[in-house]
Amino acid sequence: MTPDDFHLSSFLPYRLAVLSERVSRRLSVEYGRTHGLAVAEWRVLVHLLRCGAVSIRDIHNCVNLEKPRVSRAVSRLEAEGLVQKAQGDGDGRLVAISLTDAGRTALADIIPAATRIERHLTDAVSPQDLETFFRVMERMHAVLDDDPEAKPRTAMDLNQNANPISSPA
Amino acid sequence: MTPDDFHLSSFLPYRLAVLSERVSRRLSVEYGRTHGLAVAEWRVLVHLLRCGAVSIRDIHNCVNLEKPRVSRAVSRLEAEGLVQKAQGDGDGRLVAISLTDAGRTALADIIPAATRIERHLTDAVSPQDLETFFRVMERMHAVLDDDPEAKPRTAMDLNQNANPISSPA
DNA sequence: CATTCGTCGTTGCAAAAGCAACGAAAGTCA
DNA sequence: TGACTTTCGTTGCTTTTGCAACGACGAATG
Repeated sequence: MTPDDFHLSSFLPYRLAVLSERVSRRLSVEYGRTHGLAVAEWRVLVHLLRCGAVSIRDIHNCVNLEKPRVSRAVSRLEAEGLVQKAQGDGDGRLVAISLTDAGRTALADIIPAATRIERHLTDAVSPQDLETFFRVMERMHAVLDDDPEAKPRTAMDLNQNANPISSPA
Repeated sequence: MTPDDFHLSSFLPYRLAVLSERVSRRLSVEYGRTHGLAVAEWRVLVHLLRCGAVSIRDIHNCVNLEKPRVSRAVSRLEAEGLVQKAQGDGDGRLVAISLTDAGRTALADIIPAATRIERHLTDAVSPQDLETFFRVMERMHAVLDDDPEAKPRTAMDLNQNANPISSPA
């Protein structure tokens, strides 16, 4: 084995990390400057917009954030009035978290900007290439799904790109 | 603007972050368990393998790590005997960091494993698709290069995918 | 030379991440 | 019902991160 010519800049995990971090950072400039949000808060807000009143556990299972991180993000959002907590109906442990009007307003402001940034990125490539791009990402996820050493994918990330073969008939 | 149907799981920055983090984590299982290394240490070691005796600043400019992070990573590596510091020849400020034999031995152990993981991922897609995948990544980088709000790319990441047109004649 | 400016590496410090463990509230099974 | 297990959300605590500022050294300018 001759690893002497191992180049970091052509190493797939490194490349992924660099691009991902650069994109995330560019995005966080947007919602950071305008609303003082961090990545965790942003993900929580977006998830709530789709799913209404949900528990911490549910958020954790959907947006790829550790449980304590979700808990603290929700606390911050609550302190800023973008989110409200309520006791779960049946289960006394569950907390029903939902957007406030202020939260919805903030999202209505941020989401267009976020979408615009995304479009800038995607408009630079052809639809076919973009489709290939996402397909490759999904294939890599599938490889990791079969790897016992890799962390499992969240339910939501799995369903998003569900394999048609494994769908119920 | 109707952002009501904004899906996090189909949002490009989120997807990138999730895949990148999953891959990085899988990789760090490898060099973490075997040699107790973190991402920063891993990047520093790999860079040293290619570039010999270099300064903190040079590492910082090449492997996408903040300067203090490089400094501390080097300290840790030095404490473990994988790296050695020497006074720079001409400039008294510069520190010449280089691999020790133990560092080279560690790399000789880790790099094959890392390459194997990378190959698992890339073998799952066709060479054409993989080529498209990297080309799309490069296009997105190019978009960010033109965005004044985005952090500039490191010199090394730029040269890696240098645009032939802008090469000196 | 002396002074000013820029650069190098390090350190301080406040914020965040990750992990384990906790109390509280179901669920389970006798 | 009572003991045991599991799950939920939170909190402690240690390590890490990121940013700014610092001292040390060199280069540039007068």
